[in-house]
Amino acid sequence: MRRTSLNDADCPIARALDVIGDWWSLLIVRDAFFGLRRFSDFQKSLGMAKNILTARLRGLVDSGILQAVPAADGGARREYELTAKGRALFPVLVALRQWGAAHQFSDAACKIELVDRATGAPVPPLELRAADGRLLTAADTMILTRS
Amino acid sequence: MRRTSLNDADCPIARALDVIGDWWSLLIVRDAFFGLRRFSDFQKSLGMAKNILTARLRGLVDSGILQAVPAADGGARREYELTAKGRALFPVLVALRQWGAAHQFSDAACKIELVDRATGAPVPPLELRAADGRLLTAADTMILTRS
DNA sequence: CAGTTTGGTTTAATAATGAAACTGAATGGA
DNA sequence: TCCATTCAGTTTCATTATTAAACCAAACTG
Repeated sequence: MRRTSLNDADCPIARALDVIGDWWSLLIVRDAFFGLRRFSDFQKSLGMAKNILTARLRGLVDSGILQAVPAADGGARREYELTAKGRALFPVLVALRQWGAAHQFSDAACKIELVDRATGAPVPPLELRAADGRLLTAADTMILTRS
Repeated sequence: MRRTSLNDADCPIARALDVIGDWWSLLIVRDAFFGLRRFSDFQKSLGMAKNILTARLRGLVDSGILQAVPAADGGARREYELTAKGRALFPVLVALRQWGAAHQFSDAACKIELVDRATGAPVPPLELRAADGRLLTAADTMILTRS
């Protein structure tokens, strides 16, 4: 059975998950933000099967999140780097990170923290704000479908 | 298929993805935010196989994102509703929605929009801000691992 | 009370994943 | 230069996940 494609859905969440909604893709993107660029770097960092890494890298390149470039140091091997579209996933990763740190470390507090490079202070929680600056919860918003 | 569990990873992103990093879970949560509460509602909305929906609902309940409650209208069937932990996923869904709307609708613009209920205006993009209000990009942040 | 809907479970086929072996090219050391 | 090692995958095969469809009991409806 072919896995149901969400790419023609109207919902932008569904379309996003169609591209990055698998187990590994966002972890690869996370590592790319962290500076990893090469096949073996990702493989060592994630400990995943190499054929799956091959497939995921190809998928991320095909969907324009990563691009394959010649090695930065003149070597013959190619490297993978985030495109603008890939870098635009930063808020998604931050939101996931903050949620995971707050709710998936019931036993011992999370030891890995995202900090402001300029001050060293922890990055405050992401907040959704209206145009006039009001803080918005889910209940303050609604979905509008334009014809 | 996943044999490698990410739940004991140190990274909060990995732990988050361990719970909601599959194709369907976040779509169920999205529908729960939209107000759906019952098995058949989710099944009709998502069009997914019922055994998979059963497994996903069980997983979301087990991880504390949904809770099964007696039907609100006194019926004997149970319903699923978001817990506080589940509602805390709102920024993740907003970030995914905004990314998907911006980057996965190259052909025709996305017709589904998240708007401020009070004003009807589109919700502005999520922004990561430092404690002093500076706008932060990925390059302005770093990962700190506490011992 | 008969028929339908709900909320699943079971089954069998198909698809994705993982571990390991394998490969050709690039790299490094003596 | 020669040899060993690493790199970046590909191939193979076994295992696990997903799907569609059939099935079922309890709840609801007329």
